[in-house]
Formats: sequence, structure tokens, C-alpha cells
Amino acid sequence: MALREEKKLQTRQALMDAALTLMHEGAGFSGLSLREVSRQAGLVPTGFYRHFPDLDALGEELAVEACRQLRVVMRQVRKKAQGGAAITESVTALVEFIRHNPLYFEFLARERAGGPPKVRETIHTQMRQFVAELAEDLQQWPIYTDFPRDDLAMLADLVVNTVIHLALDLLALPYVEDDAEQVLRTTKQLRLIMLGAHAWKPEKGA
Amino acid sequence: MALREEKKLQTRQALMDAALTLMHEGAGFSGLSLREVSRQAGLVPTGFYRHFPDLDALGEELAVEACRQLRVVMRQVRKKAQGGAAITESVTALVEFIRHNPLYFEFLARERAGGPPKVRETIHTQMRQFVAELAEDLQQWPIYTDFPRDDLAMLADLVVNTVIHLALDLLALPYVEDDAEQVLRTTKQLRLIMLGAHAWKPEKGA
DNA sequence: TGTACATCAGTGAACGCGCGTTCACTGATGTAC
DNA sequence: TGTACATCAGTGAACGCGCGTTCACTGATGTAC
Repeated sequence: MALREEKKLQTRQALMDAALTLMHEGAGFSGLSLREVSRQAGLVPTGFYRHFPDLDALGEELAVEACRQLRVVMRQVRKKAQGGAAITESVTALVEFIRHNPLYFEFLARERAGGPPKVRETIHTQMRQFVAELAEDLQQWPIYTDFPRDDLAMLADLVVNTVIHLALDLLALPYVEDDAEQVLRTTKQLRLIMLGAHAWKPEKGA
Repeated sequence: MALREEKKLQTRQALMDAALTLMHEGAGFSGLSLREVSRQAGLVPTGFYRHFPDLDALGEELAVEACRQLRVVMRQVRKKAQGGAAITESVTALVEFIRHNPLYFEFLARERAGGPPKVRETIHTQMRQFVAELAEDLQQWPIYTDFPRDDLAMLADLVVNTVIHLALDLLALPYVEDDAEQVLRTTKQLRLIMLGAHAWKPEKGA
């Protein structure tokens, strides 16, 4: 019972890849059809039901997988940042990762606000998780140890949002060849935020 | 030739309202059908063609109108800010406006990243315009007069993005009844950004 | 003001098409002995 | 190892349905005289 299971997983992955490919080429997830996705995956329409009850279920699975990948990136970037790397290097690492496998990130970017309710919910929950993780990370820096929890969350949210904004820009249609401008902009913004955080601490001690 | 023209405009508006309503209730713009929108507007399917060549054209019109409304809000908020109003009041003004006519803002939020190419393009162009206008406004403040243009654009982009993030949250499904937390968070973020901007100036003089 | 004609927003029937889903099936893979 | 049976991923025909779009039309509104 290994060969069969493996082949089934392959087909399942082919369906997910097919959906991502079609979404990249055309309209968003709402524009997909079950037959179209199955066709792209080299499967007869009815075969789809062996893997998902309907298209929405596949969408949710894509959301979960995309968030899993984003989590990996975030972990790497935060680790770099903790290791003392400059903001520039963290941003560069993120950009490279996004450029290397853009389809899942494009899914996140496009469906975060526009997708089906369940997909939006999954992404939203994960985002809150990321913000919480980053806030916890920040708290361990000497500069932020006496920040109130609320303010840490506020700061983390600002950082995550700024980074997501970059990701959205990088994935914008048509693909911008020259990242440099947006990357520089984001780097400056993060630096400015850090300056603000330094100035914040004494003022809002309570 | 006044009565007829007026009635036609009314029907046209009914079609746009129908699209917004259906989008609010269900999937995004890609999920709409021409027959469905016409039905909601109390029009027979073929009547649609008297007003738009196809659904995408209606989508572009929605994007233009939504941007026009957003521009009005931005103007008001910037005027308040120039009048010396606190960040808190500017944010409150924005929130009230969004709450008052949420459908166009929901369209912007959902289709900015997930909509058809032309719609995304329209919104993207408008956003750049807003950022440029804000940057110009900032330049006239005594504090920012010797900011390089690039840095002003960077700052304006950060502010606009932070505000949009709030708008997205407010329109998130299901509607959050209690704004207070998100509004406070955004207010703090803007204050922190301003602190950062103050600290920025001397450091990056060139 | 009244009449004869033009315009054109909205109607209703009809079309061919891709859709999601059902069903009975096939045949390779897996299991029991 | 070999055989007989079970599982189940993928097949292919069929269905009813809503879709976008065409066409000829109707009748109220607008215009010319």
C-alpha cells in the first residue's frame, strides 16, 4: 500500500499545481472551474472527487500550504535578524525566497482579501500568528524588554504589514524586472520604523 | 433629451450597485455573471449591453468610481491633518467615512490584488497618485522641507499602506463590531512612524 | 399645438457551450491464504 | 511463489442548468415641421 498512496499524492499535488498555474495565468481562484483544473492536471473531471469534495476544499488546502511556506520564510528571516544581520539582508532573503517560488505567494497576495471566506479566514488567522511570533521575538531584544505587550504587537503588525506590502508589489502584474526601487523603499521604511521604536520607548513607558 | 438620459443613468447606477451588492454577499468580482447582475438590477440580460460592452467594463467603471470616492476621503483627511488636527482625529474621520459607504471600499480592498488586470492597474495607478499627493503635502510641513524627495515618497507610502491595512481590517469578513482595537493600533503606528520621521531627518541628511 | 417620423432603452425567444455532478465501469495495485 | 478476491484511482457517457451573446421586436421619449 505504498505505490498507490504515493501516486495518489502525486495526482493531488498535480491538481494543486494546476490550480496555481491557472490562477497565475488568468483570473483569481473564483474564476477557476473544476473541469479546467482537472484538465490542466491531466485528469478526467470526475477524478477530481477522489481528492477533494469540491473546488473550495482545494482552495483551503492551497491556503494552508501557502501559509506553511510563508511560515518557513518568516522563520528564516527572523533567524537572520536575530543573528544580528542588517535589515537589508533580511529583506534580501525574503525577496529571494518570494522570487524563487512565487506561485504560492501570489495565491496569498490575491486571495487574502478577495478569496472565498474560508480561505480568507485561514490566511487571516495565520497572519495573526506570524505577528504574535514576531512580537515574541522582539520582546527578547534588550531594547524592547520593557515594551508593553500591546505596543510590541502594534510594532510587529507594522513590520509584517510593511513586508507584505513589498511582497504584493513584487508579485504585481506585470512582473517588475527591477526590484531595486521597491526593496530599497521597504528597507528604508523598516529602518524608519526602528528609529520610531527607539523614540517610542521613553515616551510611552506605561 | 433629458428624461431619457436621466433614466439611462439611473439604470447604469443600478447595475453598478447590483454588482457591488452581489460581490458583498458572495465571491469576488470574478464570481459575478452578467445575467445575475442584470437580474439584481431589475433588467433583462440583454439590456446590460445598452450600458457596458461586458462585465469587465463594468468592473473598470467600479474601480474608477471607487478610486474617486477614496480620493475624496483622502483629501478630507489631509485637510484635517494640515489644519493641525491630531492623528487620532484624522484616523477617526477615515473610519467614519469607510463605515458610511463600505461597498466601494470593499471593492477596492478585494480587487486591488485579486481582480482582473485592468481593475488592478486602475487601482494601482490611483494608489501611486495618492502617495504622490501625500508626499507633496508633507513637503510643505516645516519639518520635512529638507527631506529628499525619495524619502518623502517612502514616508508617504508607509503612511498610506498603514492606513489601507486598517481599511482592510475594518472591512474583513465577518464585520467586526468593535473598531476600537484596530483604530488604536493604527493611531499608535502612525505616531511611531512620525517619531521615526523626526529621528530620520538628521541621520540621512543627504 | 398637432402630426409624422426617428431614436433607442428595454424585451423575450433562441442558440450553442462549458459547467458540476451522477453513475456504472475498468483495471492496476494490494491483501489473504 | 501462486491464486483468488478486495480496493479504489481513474474512466467515459450522460444529465440538466445557467451562462454569454444574437436577433428581431416594442413602445415610450425626443425631434422636425
